[in-house]
Amino acid sequence: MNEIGKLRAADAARPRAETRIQREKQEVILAAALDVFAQHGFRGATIDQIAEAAGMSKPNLLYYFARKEDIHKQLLARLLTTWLAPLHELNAAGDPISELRSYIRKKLEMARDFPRESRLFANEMLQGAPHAIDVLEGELKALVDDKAGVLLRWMDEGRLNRTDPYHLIFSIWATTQHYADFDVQVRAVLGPERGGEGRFEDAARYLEHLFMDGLRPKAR
Amino acid sequence: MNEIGKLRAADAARPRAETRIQREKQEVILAAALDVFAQHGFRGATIDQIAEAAGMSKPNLLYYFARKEDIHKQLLARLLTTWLAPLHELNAAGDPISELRSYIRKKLEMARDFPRESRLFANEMLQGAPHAIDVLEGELKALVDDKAGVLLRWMDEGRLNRTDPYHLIFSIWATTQHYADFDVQVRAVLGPERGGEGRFEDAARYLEHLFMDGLRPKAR
DNA sequence: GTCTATATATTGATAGAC
DNA sequence: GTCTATCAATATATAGAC
Repeated sequence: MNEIGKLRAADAARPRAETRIQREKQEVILAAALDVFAQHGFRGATIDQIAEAAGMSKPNLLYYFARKEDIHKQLLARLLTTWLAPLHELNAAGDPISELRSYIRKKLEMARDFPRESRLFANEMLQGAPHAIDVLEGELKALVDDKAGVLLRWMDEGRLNRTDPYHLIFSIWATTQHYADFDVQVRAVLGPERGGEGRFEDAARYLEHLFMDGLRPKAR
Repeated sequence: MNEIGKLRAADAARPRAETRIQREKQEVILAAALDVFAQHGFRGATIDQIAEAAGMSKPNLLYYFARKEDIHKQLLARLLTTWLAPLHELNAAGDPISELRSYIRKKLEMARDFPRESRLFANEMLQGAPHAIDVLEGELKALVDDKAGVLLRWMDEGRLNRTDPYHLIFSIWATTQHYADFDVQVRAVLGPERGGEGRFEDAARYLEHLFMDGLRPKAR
C-alpha cells in the first residue's frame, strides 16, 4: 500500500491515542490549510499563512504537524475518500437514468459545498498527481472500470443510449468541478446579475438538459 | 487599461527596438517558463528551474527579464489572446450546428496541442485570477455576452435546441480543457491500452455525441 | 552579454525557556 | 503546549569582473 493509502486507512480506523483537544487543534489546522493549499498549491502555500489562518504561531502549528508535507498528505488522503463516494453509490440495480441524474446532482452539489476540496484536487492533478498517482492508477481506475461496466450493460440492455462510458464519466467530472475550480471565471462572465448563488441552480438545469437529451433512449 | 491588457497590446504591436538575438533568447526563456509555471504555479516555480530548462544561468536569465513576475505576466498576456481566438471565430452567419462542432473541435485540439497553456490558465483560475480578473470581467465577458446573443438568436430561429447559452459555453470549456488539465487522471483511468494518443480521437467522438444529441433540433 | 560572487528576504524547521 | 529566538536552506535579485 502506498503512503496516501496508509493514511486513508489510518484515518478511517482512528487508532491513535489522542486527547479531544489534540484532535480539535488538528482539525483547526487542517481547515486552515485546506484554504491555503487550495488557493496556492503545495509549494505556493507557506506555514506562516496556514498558522495565521489557524490563529496560532508557526512553532505551535509545527507541534501538531511536524512537517508541512504531513498536513498536505493528510488533507489529500481524506479528500480522496470523499471524492470517490458518489461514484461508489452509483447502483447497478437502480434505474439507469435516475442513477445518472443523481450522480450528476451529487457531483454538482460537491462543487458548490466543497469548492476548496475540488481545488486542492485540481492543484494535485495540474502538478501531475505526485502524491495521488497510485490512487488514480489503483483504486480510482478499478472503480471507474467497474462502473463503466455497469453503464455498458445498461447500454446493451437498451436502457441507455450507446456512448463511451469512460468519457461520459470524464465529462461529468469536468462539467461539475468546473463550477468550483473556475468559479472566478464563471462569476466574471455571468456578471453580478446571474453570477450569484442562483448560478448553481442554472447549472443544474443546464447539465440535466445536456446529459439527459443524449442519454435517454429515443422512442423511434 | 490594466497591466496585462497593456502587455497584450505591446506584444501585438511589437514596437520595441530589439535585436533578433534578444527576441530569440526571450522566446527560449518564455518556452522554458511555460513548462515550469504550468506545472508548479507562479509561487511554486523557481527562477533556477526556469534558467536550467532554458539552458542558461540565473543571472543571465535575469538580464532579459528583470523579475520573475515579468515572465509570468508576459506568458499570461500572450495566452489570453490565443485562448479567446476560437470563440471569436464562431460565425453568426454560419450554420449553427457546424459552427458549434467546429468550435468544440478547435478547443479539443488546443487541449491536445497546447496543454501547458491550458494548465497555466487553470493555475491562474484556481488562485482567483489575480492577474487576469480584469480581462475576465472585461474582454472575456463582452465576448461571451456577444456569442451568447448569437446562440440565443439561433435558438429563437429554431436552428438550435433551446438551452442556456452561457452554461453551454462553460460546458464546452470544461469538457475540452479537462483533457489537458486532468491529463494525468485521464491516462491513469484509461490505462495503457486506451490512454495513448488515441484518447483524443475517442474524446472527439464522445463530445460530438454528447453535445450534438442535445443541440440538434428534433424532427417531431 | 555572460559569468562568479554575494546581498537580502523568505521559509521550513528546531532549540530551549516557561 | 506555547512562546521567543534562531538556525539552515532556499530563493529573488544585484554587483561587478571579464
